[in-house]
Amino acid sequence: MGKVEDNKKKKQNTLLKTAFDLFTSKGIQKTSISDIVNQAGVAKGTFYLYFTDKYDIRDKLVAHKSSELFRHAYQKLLTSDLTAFEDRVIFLVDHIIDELSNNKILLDFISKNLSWRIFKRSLISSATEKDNLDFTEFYQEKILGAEHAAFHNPEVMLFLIFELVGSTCKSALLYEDPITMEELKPHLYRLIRNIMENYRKDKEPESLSKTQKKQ
Amino acid sequence: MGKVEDNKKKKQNTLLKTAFDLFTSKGIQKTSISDIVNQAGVAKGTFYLYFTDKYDIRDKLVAHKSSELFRHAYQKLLTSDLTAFEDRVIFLVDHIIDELSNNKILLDFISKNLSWRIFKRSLISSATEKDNLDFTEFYQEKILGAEHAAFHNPEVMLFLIFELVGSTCKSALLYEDPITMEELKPHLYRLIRNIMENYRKDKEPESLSKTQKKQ
Amino acid sequence: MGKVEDNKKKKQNTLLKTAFDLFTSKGIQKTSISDIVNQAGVAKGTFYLYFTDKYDIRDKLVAHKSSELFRHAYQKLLTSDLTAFEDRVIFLVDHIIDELSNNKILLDFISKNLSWRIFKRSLISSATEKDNLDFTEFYQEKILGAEHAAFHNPEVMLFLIFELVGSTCKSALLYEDPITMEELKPHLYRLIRNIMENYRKDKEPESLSKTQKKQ
Amino acid sequence: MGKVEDNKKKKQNTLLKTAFDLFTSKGIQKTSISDIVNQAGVAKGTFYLYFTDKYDIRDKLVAHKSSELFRHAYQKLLTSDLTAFEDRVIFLVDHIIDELSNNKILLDFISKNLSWRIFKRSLISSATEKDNLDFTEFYQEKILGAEHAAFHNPEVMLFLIFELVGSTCKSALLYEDPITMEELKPHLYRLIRNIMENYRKDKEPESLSKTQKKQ
DNA sequence: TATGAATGAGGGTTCATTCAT
DNA sequence: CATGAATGAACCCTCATTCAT
Repeated sequence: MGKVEDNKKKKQNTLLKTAFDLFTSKGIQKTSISDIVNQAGVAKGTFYLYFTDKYDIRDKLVAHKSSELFRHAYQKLLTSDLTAFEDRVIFLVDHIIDELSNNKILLDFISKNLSWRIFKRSLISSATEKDNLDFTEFYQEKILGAEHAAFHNPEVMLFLIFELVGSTCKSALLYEDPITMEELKPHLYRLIRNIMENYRKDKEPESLSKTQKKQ
Repeated sequence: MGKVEDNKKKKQNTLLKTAFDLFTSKGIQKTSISDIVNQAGVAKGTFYLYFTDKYDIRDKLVAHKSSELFRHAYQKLLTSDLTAFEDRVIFLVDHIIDELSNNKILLDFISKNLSWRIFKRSLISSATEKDNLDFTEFYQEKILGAEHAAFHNPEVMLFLIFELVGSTCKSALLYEDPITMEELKPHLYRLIRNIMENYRKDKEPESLSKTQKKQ
Repeated sequence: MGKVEDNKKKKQNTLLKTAFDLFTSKGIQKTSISDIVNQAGVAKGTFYLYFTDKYDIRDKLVAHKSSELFRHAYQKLLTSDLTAFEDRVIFLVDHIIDELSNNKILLDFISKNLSWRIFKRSLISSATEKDNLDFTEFYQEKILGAEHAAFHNPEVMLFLIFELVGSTCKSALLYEDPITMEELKPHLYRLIRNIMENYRKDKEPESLSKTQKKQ
Repeated sequence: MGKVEDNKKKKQNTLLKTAFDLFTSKGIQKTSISDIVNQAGVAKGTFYLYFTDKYDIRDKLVAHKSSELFRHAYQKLLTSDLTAFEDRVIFLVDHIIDELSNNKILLDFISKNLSWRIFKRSLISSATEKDNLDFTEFYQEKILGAEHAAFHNPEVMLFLIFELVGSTCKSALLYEDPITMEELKPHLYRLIRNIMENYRKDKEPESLSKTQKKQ
């Protein structure tokens, strides 16, 4: 039976959990591998059986934590009866923001290490165990849903939203600068809706053409 | 006496310049104080006469470099005849993006270390030597100019623009993901204009009120 | 039962062969037991069933490889019709040098680990499977042959030749310093013949007595 | 004044001496840098101010010790009244052998690390402080002396002698195998004289031509 | 002011060896 | 017989910081 396998998995998880605790409390730079193994209660060599170095374990943590974050929101979304794409996106964003505002340690960790590239990867693995799903494919099928073909350039649109949300929330949640998260939300959600409106195919994309003429 | 002062200033500048070169070529973590003083041609002890540690010199560099970046754009703006606030903002953003796209090393360095908080500070010192000027004051006088009172919430508005530009440009310029900077520009500038439109007082702020009702 | 025995022998041989490959490509110091077992495709514990440590496997390899080297030369000698002892020795030396010059990796490995003591042992086991043969006995019977009693001090003589050949060839073959092997050969073979001449009983050993008087 | 310089030299010498003691008592492999600095009474970092690693200090030791060995012999030679080249060479060899037989630890250390290449270098620096002297130049002027042009191929000749002496003495002095050093000496010195005789220009080089015809 | 030799704690990493399976 | 996960001592090396000059 898989007793050995179980034990290995358990050890790896202990290391991941301990590393996360230390990374978020002391910072990654100031956390040494000695710190991790001491607190995890395993030998130093054991660390190297599972990870190549400190940055390997960090990357695995970021991916794991972001996936989890998105999966929670996504699972909640499945229980809702929202159908309009705009509402579904705002729902997801709102859920993620709320989870992060209850867990600023996680926010700090993720915001320092998450990029659009990693986000795309974890978006996929959050809803499926199989990694052989393409990001665009997943995004169109599971999030866009019925409105599959309703937008110009849906990836750029999502990218703009992702970057906007990520950077403004970090400032608001961690420093309340220039305003608190609760104050920011209406501004942010209005802007997100605005962005989506711009990319809707059934809208006259007047401002886009205007901008393009100017710049 | 001026000679000694000069010499001191020169040494400090050499250290700053050398540190920047090393930080951007090897990364901050992998740059040691030994590296800096060796390359700068001064003794190790001398470093500690001017800076407390590696992070002190980094912070001074970030502030200095961001100011410079903004000052270049601002000085160019002064030579232009743009008067509309929207055009002035786009002009500044565009100038900064172009300078960064010609200097990705600087972009990488700044993007890792710049926050809204630091930006506000460097925005001020970019146009004035005196640090005793309030950000809002400066912003309203020098950028908003005549349209002083034309917007609902000018700081939040600027904040949204700053964060949006910062995070999307980093991804586009450094990784060309999901699109290149040149492809991103029309999307971005349209969105910036959109944001500003939303905050104009003479516009009917319908979407804002709608959003606020929903969320 | 033969099957199990076979399997054991096969595993041991795989380990020996793999160790040799790694020792000669990476050096003994830089080869770890992990390296050996990984490349050999056996488990770490298995290594310890056959060898006590890295140096155990090295010693077994040196003896084996030297024997082999000498056996090749010796078997070739048996097919020749040389009868004069001097010619037979030169033949053996020449054959060994040629094999080593085609296999500098082997030369490097052997030269670092071979001594007169080990050479004597492998000389014996090269021609016989039984280790219970005395070196002098073997040397007199198989190499000296008919000229059994023709030399004053055959072991010292062979020792001088062995050390001379070993050290000069290493320098010539591995570093071509001060000359290449092909350039060295005439010097070397002349000197070997010279040595043997000195020890021939039917020669007037004038120089020996002269030297002894002086020193 | 050179107080600091003095101190540095002293520290380096302490490290060299301590390293030699440890290398010869425990072996190079089993000596760690920690061992050296502990015994030398300096901090670990100090080691790296003077040497790049363990092998750097070993190489410096080998060169130093070999030079010294040769210098002792050479200085003694200067006080002798020997003029014949053959006698001078035997004198040097004999002196070196005697010093090594009184210091087998040194012999073991040198024999494991000395090669013809290194010997040439240390031969030069043993008699002169200037490194800009060519080996052949030095050898001809100081050792060959008046008999400057009396030999065919003096470098090869010296090489043969060097390698012969080095390898046979190691076996004799360290293992007394196959005979003791005192027993070996007459054999060895006779052979050395023999070699030199072969390369003398005023001799009929009959054996050389004979050998060349055969091989 | 300026120097740079000296420090030594602490970093990451390796690896021979064991032993429960 | 064979395995390979786990160990943890020991390794080499770096580097921020100090301080006598």
